[in-house]
Amino acid sequence: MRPTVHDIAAAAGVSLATVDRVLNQRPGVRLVTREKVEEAIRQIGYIRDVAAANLAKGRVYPLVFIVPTGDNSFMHGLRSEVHHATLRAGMERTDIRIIEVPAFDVPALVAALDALQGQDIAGVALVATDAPEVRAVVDRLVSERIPVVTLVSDLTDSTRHHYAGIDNIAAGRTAARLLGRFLGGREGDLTVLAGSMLVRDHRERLQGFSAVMAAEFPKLRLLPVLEGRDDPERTKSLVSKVLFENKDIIGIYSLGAGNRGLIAALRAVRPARELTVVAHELTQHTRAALIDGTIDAVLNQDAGHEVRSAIRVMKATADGQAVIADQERIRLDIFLKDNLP
Amino acid sequence: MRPTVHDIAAAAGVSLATVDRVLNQRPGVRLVTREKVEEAIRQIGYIRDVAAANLAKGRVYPLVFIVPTGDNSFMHGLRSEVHHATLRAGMERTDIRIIEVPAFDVPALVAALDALQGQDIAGVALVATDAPEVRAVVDRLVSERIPVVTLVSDLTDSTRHHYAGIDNIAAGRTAARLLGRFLGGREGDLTVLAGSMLVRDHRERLQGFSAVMAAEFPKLRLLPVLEGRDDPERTKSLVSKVLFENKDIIGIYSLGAGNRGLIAALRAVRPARELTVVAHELTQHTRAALIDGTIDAVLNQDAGHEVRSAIRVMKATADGQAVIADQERIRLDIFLKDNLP
DNA sequence: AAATTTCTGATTTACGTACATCAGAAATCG
DNA sequence: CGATTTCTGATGTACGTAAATCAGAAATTT
Repeated sequence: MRPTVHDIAAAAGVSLATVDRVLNQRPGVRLVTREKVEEAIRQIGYIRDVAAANLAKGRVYPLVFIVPTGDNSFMHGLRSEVHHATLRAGMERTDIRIIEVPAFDVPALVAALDALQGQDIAGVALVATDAPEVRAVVDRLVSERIPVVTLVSDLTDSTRHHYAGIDNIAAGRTAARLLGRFLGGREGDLTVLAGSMLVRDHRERLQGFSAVMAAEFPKLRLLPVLEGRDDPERTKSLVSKVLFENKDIIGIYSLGAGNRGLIAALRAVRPARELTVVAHELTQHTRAALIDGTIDAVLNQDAGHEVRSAIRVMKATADGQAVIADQERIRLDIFLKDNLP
Repeated sequence: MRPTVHDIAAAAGVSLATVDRVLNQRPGVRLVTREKVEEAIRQIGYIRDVAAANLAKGRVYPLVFIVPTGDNSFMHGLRSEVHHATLRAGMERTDIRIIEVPAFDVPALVAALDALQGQDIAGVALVATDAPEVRAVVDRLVSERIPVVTLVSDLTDSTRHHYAGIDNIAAGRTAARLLGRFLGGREGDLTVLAGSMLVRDHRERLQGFSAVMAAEFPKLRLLPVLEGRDDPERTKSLVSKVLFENKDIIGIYSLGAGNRGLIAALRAVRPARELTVVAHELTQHTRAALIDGTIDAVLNQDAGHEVRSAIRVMKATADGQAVIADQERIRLDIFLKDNLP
């Protein structure tokens, strides 16, 4: 059987109470004694039974998720996944609070984070807007030993403990290669559709996409980026307009949300125009478009995985426990019509 | 706080002992009383604290993994992942035993499963060879209330509780579309390289691949399947030979293991022959080939995820607990050179 | 050396559940 | 109806850890 606190006490020749003081870094232990105990812990390879400890402490993990409002499908799915996690709260000893903040609204996000100051919180997960003010609050929370995890969108140069999201540069590069290869050496124009260049994930996707296109697909020319602000109506008119004005367009990369508008615009010109399309985020709309051939590939990040991963990481960080790094790597999913879940 | 056994006792107007008898289906409770207690449990929404119960019971989960011997990279990686899981045994209350059985050896697999009869085991995970004899033993284990999970390769029509692996038909279809689209409307021959048509996963990949090719890429002709038996040397000579004899080959789908031989054969004819190649399983060899352009896409299943998922499912099944279905779906990973982990 | 202050040990209770024992109540049987 | 048999309650111990209390030992200061 694995060693317990009693074994430590016996091995170190001290009492249970002293072992407890060392383990829970309570005061009242001389340095030499503390080292003796720590040596014994190492010697016999003690590992704390977290379950028993949590039982004794009556531990719950008060977690906060800060997610943007807005009606785009991805964020809707994300909120729904967090909600699902709250249903498992009983089993997982979590107590999850969801705070909604207007998308891209830096002051609001900062205010929400600020309000957490001094509260008894075992972790914060936030969809970060990449601004210095946000970084400042996050760094302060970290310095107060509150586990912070960025979700979906990361925060440049911050000290957040973990990022639960995909590598967006790699996503952009992958989109470029898929589009490039699917177009099989043809020559023509490509249009890129983004939500907003203000968010880091969109910038990074574009960056990766442009890099691969420039280096490996010289026959494909990138048109100026269209910013649809994740708004279906606006997106639809932007796409319709550019398709009408430029007959050399043979491919589209949609790296943001608001694909409803894109799909509507595409359906309006099909099948006369033959276009190869790669989009982000698997939703009911992109799924349908994939099946009927309007879209050729969808890159996706699994919101459920991201939320569950964020929870595991926050709990582990709060306990000073190690995580299985491999398990927490969020993968870029590539969906063709054949491997839809 | 969430309700406990005491709350049930109070609500049902019975004693703790009686609640315990009902919860652990021990004898000595009248039907009416039992129903009264069960009603109370439902009423107050009691959920057993598994951690506390395991602590009280001193529960460990003795799990058995049956994996094939053989030196192909994928199985090597799988064994290594199971081994990693044994290192976490302390934290997870698991006690994992690894049994190695010669690949494709049905009697040996059956014997290994038979030997588990009557042993105190909380679950079995096996890489199934799809044979009626195997199904029979598995069904017997299931009828003895031992959780059984198939790993990587499933068992047709068996009653196994769960399959921790990818949808191989979908994988084959995806490979076909990638290859077809990457070849961008060109005409020519394709060669398919399998390990053995005796294993279900290989058959299914071929099935999916052939279906999509026939339906959507009529200009691409499938040559007879080459069986490399997952052996690098044999694979290398088979591929070299077919490439030499047939100059119309423009694409290759390698759906089994033993890609070392394939890659060697491809490097020998590069860059004179321009070939589009899709292979399975990300290993150090296929990774290198992806980076240098010898292979265009790699389809992969994450062995680490499969093993961890199998463990979670076996534990949950042993406890009669529900699993998060979404979390246990093993996804098909598609790797291009741009999204390598 | 005495008076403090700082450590350490011993002991107890608790967390939520499992499991065992024994006495007493209720139901069933003859 | 009494004698069984079957159920139920009361109680205690255990799992591994946390946390509190209090007495006593050791170190430090005066």
